[in-house]
Amino acid sequence: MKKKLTISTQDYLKTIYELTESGESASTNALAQKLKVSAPSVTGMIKKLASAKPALVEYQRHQGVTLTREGKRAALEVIRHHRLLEAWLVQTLGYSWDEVHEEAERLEHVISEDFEQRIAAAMGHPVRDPHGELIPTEDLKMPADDSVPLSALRSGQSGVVTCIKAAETELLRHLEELGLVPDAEIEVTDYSPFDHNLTVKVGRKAHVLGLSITAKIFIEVQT
Amino acid sequence: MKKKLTISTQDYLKTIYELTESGESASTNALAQKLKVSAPSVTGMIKKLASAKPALVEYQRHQGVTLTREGKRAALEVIRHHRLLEAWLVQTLGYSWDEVHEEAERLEHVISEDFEQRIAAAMGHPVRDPHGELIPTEDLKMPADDSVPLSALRSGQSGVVTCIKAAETELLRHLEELGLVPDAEIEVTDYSPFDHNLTVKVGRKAHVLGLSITAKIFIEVQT
DNA sequence: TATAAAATTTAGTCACTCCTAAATTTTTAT
DNA sequence: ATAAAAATTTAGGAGTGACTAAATTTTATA
Repeated sequence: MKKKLTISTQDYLKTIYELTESGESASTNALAQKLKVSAPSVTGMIKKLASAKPALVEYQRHQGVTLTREGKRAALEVIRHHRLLEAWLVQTLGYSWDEVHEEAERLEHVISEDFEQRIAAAMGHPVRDPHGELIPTEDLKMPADDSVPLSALRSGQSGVVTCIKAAETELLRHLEELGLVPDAEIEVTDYSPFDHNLTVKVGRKAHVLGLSITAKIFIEVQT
Repeated sequence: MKKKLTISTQDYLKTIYELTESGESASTNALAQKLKVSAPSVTGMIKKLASAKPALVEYQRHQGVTLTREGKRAALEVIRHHRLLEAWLVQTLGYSWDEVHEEAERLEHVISEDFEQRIAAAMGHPVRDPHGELIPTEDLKMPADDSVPLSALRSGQSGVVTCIKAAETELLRHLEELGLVPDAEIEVTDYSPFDHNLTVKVGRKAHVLGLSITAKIFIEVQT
């Protein structure tokens, strides 16, 4: 039943999962863009995934795909590998959070379950990776999370940064300089309804942040 | 000039290097056996390697192949990755020397130069891997080695184990129990010319070892 | 040296994954 | 409602790397 999935297949499943989770539909085009592959290639692969022995995706022409239970498990496995690797590379080899992505992207497909368990144990079974992304559990369930995007907060609300959903090195470095990293305590002191800018206090300093940034920072709101 | 070689190509080059180094000729059949691939597949791949932009091997029908300078560099790069990884997995994740091979076999093809340098530095640039195999230097030269197989020693000779050239889990565990691991001091106390058995003193105990074992244990002879 | 055995190569396929160009379907805007 | 735009799929291929069966070349043996 458990088949060895190719690297390509793993990448497709992971991307479908990520698109779906973030609310977008896993359309041919969206997948093509994320995977840096042509749209026809996506159609072809999707058909293969849909007609695999245990189907990995559900598919209807001209509509997006969704993962089957099997597909979701496989996706979570890859995501668990990726996030554990990011955490581990940062902790043991001194990578910075903006450098680990690429390396983890390649390693995630080739590590054994044994390796996975060893690094998880070595780190004390972490719940989040360096970006604050939740790490799927060993039995491949994604932990619940009640964080909301910073962009949803308004004046007076405060909380703790849980996660930065961004991959661009430049942005990550910028946020690090501002102190906007996981576990940072923040407070929104002002909201501009016209441009959706938020004034956010981090430590002693306040910063005015645009929607393109605040939408990527997730907060556990203080109750 | 520097092209990204496929995993398969890397495996071929590494295997050709290893066969050549150990004195055997890198024949189609030998490669097929080592790589667990059919002989025709080897012929096909060899042709591709020989006609690559910078040729990686030299080839003449019905004779073995040899690596070009380019091919050798690529092979040493993979071998460096492999051996550094083995050392690192043992040191940081508690793998035992009979468990690391497979994992390193998969990782060696996907780690970056950055990763390679980080683990090399983290371990203080080790010269040998857990089996005692020499690790190619950063500029891809294989260090010189004057070890000889234990099977070449005779009564009265003694030295230090440098390397165990074996991959089978069972054998490695057995040798570990006997104390026959890198850096162990040994002394040959008897030689049987008929079956080539050697009596070898390791610590307080003496063991009688057959040629199939003594040929795989390498010794730096005491002068 | 003939000839059987072993090694190697040719021939013909296949699975995977990607591509471009062209056709088709769906959506959007007039 | 319909035409233009956007999204998606079909068609036809290509590169990599592996396989089997059959042919050929080399090597070893009688």
